[in-house]
Amino acid sequence: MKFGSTTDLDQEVLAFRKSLISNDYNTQEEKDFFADKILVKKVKKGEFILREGQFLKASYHLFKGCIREYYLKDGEEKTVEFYTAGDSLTVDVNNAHRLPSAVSWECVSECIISIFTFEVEKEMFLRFPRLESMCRMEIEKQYSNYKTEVNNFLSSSPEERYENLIKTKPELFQFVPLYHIASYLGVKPESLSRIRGRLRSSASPKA
Amino acid sequence: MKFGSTTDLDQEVLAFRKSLISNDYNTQEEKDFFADKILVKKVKKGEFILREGQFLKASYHLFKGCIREYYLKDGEEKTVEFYTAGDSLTVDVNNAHRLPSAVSWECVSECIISIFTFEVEKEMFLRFPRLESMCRMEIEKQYSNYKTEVNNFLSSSPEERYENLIKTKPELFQFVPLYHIASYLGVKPESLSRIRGRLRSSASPKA
DNA sequence: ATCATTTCTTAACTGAAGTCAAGAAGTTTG
DNA sequence: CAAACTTCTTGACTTCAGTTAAGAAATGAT
Repeated sequence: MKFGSTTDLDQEVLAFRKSLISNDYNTQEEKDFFADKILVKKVKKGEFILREGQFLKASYHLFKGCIREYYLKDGEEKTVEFYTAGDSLTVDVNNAHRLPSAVSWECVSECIISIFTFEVEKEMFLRFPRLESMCRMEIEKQYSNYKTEVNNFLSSSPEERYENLIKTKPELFQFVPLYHIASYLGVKPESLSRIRGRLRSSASPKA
Repeated sequence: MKFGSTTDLDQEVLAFRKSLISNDYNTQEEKDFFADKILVKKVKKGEFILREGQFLKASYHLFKGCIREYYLKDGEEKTVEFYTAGDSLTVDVNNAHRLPSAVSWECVSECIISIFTFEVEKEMFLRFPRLESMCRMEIEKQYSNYKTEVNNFLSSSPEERYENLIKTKPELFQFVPLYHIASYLGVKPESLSRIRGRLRSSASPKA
């Protein structure tokens, strides 16, 4: 099977595929490389990009939809992250090769993703050192942003986290059951229920 | 002032400086570059590597000692990280240039650090692309490890975090007052006191 | 439409952290 | 040494999340 061919000819998929190779940042040679090597495809709701225990073989970029990242802790699903349109799903490549994944990536809605295998990445860095330099800076930025997010998360209450999530990722609530959101916020579903109750009554304090 | 000269001729400083340029990973050319460009120095307890609001101009590596990272939140110092021997203190260079630092780095003991300015880093990546590639992989690894740490932190109780800290960084307790450790663990000093009380009585349950 | 299942809410109770206040223990300074 | 300050602990009380259990509401299946 040849990468670069999309698995389906869906119009939406083709449009996102096109966006990959029509920007001002990359040279024609680089774009040709992408066109040849990057697969774009649609994934159905409920399907998995990665399951716990599997060995990851690629990086992904999410063009459309929502992916939930979680791991099992004492038999419970602990939701760690919700990825939405524009996010990248990347990991430490060297470790991913050696260690089975601790987390699962589940599509909680229909998703459109690009797939960029580690082999292709390696080849890219060899052929286009400029891109490795850009990736290094991009990862530094992501890491730095993640640290800031973690600090914000840690210095806020579950109630503040909930209100913040509504503001920053409202689309989530269309797809994801509240008990997954509760897990993400660091509380049990019952507590999220009470938080919602408190906010309801303080928002409209029956006169 | 020329980098590459140490600010003092302390034996310990010289030893760590030597370790920078005597390894099996770097070529002679690279080592010469390090010898010429990297400053190693001793910093006194209580001094700051970086203060909130300043613009960071370098990366640091901690050879010896302990550095506390914190930021001000509602007038309170929130301790985010304790760096110990072997840790690197790095940030997103592009952002650091533009934005004043939100955090401070305070030496809570006498420290020996290496200083690697962003200009030197830039020059290094130009002259030794191989090192940029290695740095990219190193950052990926650090990012990945940090994610794992955050997940462990979030899925444990303050009590478990305290016990874990005693195991993983016992040297901290020599230098750092408990209320900073409490902040790091995500609780108030009074709560850490009670946690310690609980552990004391369960460890030696007076018969 | 009815039944079954999943998801969400409510209530009563427990346990741990936050707050405020007081004071003990330890450290620094004159 | 004594006074002043910093750091740590304890107690009483409040608040909020966890737990268990029950049931309501929403969703899916036949």
